[in-house]
Amino acid sequence: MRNKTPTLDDVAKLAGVSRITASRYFRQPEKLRSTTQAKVAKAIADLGFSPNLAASALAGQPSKMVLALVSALSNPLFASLVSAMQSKLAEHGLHLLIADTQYDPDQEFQLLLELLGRRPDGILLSTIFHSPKTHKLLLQSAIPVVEVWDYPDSGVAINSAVGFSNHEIGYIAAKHLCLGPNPKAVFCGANDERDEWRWRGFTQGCNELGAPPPQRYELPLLPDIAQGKTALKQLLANQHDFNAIFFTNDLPAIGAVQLANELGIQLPNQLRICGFGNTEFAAHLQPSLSSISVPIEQIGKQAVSELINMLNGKAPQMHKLPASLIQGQSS
Amino acid sequence: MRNKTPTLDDVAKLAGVSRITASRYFRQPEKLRSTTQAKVAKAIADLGFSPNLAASALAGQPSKMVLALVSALSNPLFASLVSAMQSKLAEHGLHLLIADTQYDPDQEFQLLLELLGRRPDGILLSTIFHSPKTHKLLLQSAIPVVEVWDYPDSGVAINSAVGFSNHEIGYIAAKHLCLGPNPKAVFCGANDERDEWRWRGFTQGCNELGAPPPQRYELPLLPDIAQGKTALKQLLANQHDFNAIFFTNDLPAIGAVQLANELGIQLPNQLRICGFGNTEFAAHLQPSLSSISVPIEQIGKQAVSELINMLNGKAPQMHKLPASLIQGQSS
DNA sequence: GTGAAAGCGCTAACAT
DNA sequence: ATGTTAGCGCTTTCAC
Repeated sequence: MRNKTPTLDDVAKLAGVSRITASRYFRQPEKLRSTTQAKVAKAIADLGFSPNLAASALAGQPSKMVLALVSALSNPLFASLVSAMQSKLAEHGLHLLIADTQYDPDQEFQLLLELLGRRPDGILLSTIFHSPKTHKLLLQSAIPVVEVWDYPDSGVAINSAVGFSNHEIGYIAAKHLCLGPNPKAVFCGANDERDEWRWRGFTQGCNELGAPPPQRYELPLLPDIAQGKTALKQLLANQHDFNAIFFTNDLPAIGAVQLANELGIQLPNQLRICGFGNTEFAAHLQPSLSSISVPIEQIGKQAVSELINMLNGKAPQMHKLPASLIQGQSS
Repeated sequence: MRNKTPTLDDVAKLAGVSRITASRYFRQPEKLRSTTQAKVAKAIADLGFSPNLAASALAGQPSKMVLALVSALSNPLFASLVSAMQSKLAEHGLHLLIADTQYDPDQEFQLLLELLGRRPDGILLSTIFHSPKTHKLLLQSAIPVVEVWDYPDSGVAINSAVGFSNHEIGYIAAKHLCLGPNPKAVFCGANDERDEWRWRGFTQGCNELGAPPPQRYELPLLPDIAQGKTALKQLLANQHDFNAIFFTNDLPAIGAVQLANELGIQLPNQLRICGFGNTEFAAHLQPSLSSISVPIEQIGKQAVSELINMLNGKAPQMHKLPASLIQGQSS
């Protein structure tokens, strides 16, 4: 028969000290005589004791848990983000509670409602687009929130935000694609708020270079490679006049490059293509894909730093991190 | 000034009932008169109350948390796995606590030690290779463990395992690559236990087809595209005689396909290449990459099902899920 | 440097 | 159908 999980009392008894002394071993070991420390340490090891963090939390300690809500865990870009956040959190002894909102604001709200019951010390939200209910819930919970990934071009954040500007991304793409002579650009993106900002940046960039207003082609919400082929095919079929395409995701951009290859369209001479995300793959395409790159790791780590600052009582700060063009052969 | 987080007592007071009645609203609402239910519901809404799960756990309820330890969160394959597990867990009201072991058994042990303090109801371990310390710790913790991803070809599991057989993967690859006339195969894999099993399956497959014993070329632990180019380059430089290569990961396989293209090596006539993982990318290469595919989503979901079965008292079961060859043009 | 008492927010067991 | 009592495992005073 297996014994039940040992408690601090068991440790104390075995070590011949009081419970509170055993407790202090973890939080203020310097207060214990070294001989006492040794006794307690031995008891802990003998019992295989690990303190019940739920009880600590109840007794007033911070929960040492951070909640991360992510739009799509399976998206490799978000996976990198989560990975970066996790490792930084681990350095500070914080545990990561994670959930996938599947791009659904209602689900985000529901998950949040549930997970708030864990009393996390802080919250990392991997997108900046929330329902008003979520916004309100978060504010009244009074838990520090860092919105990660996008930087809110609207300027409005719950507490703090760390990320890249969608507007800037569109802008950079336009400035790059419209450099050649007689530029006629197409914007291929989804119909969501995020790509709306990129679209605005894109049109602004085209404008500033004196290029004609860009066309817009709508992509599904969840990007994949095949969409890029379809998009290019349709654009060609519709006899649109264009010589540059910005895809708001590398996957469809890759598809477009491949279709261009198949059709014998010369990149970048006849057509310039640029993607977003700087997938490992992009550099290995033939021709290699130009892509707007975003410092994912840095965003993740800095978001955690910002959160920790807030936990230490500092005032929330906004951090806009720079995106940059990785020049490939496709543009 | 903000009020502190409301408790069940606050709810009870506001609703004019006792604390336990308010508590039952969550767990056994059917026991409450509907008028009482309404009163409590209103109080909860008015206060924005969400029950403190740490307190519930302390009072004897299951923690409703599941711990997942993953080798590398940033690896897209694991990201898909985690995503699948998370959504299945969510269906059952279980929250996911996650950590990244970075392929390091010592770190795995340390993380486990810490995270056991959360008293998770179950544990999902995304690899089957652990240090003996970890093994012991897990056994004495008496928390149900499902090892996910690989199926232990050794037959030994902590409690239960859900995954594909590495041996089978090597075997399938060999059977496929050695089908042509006069096969001379190379195995490109890392120097770890996982690829050791694949190697054994691979040699067995070659054997059974009467092919000569395969050569082995060692790849770094963390795969990338460039490694495949290097590998093929070196194999060619060393004037080894071979006409088929199995890469234990799609990334280097992709690199090899690309180098073959550059060098004008005809795939699959002069050289047959097969990878592992069936990355989205594989199908879109030119020529498309053959790859051993593994049902990642299914593994994740079934692992969670198995865990839930164990939580319900069922005896642990082993589940070996089939891998399959996705035929491309590269072999 | 160590300990005793009280309490964190909840629930199980036993009333009524 | 609802309430009372006791206690989960820890930490916070406040003593010594």
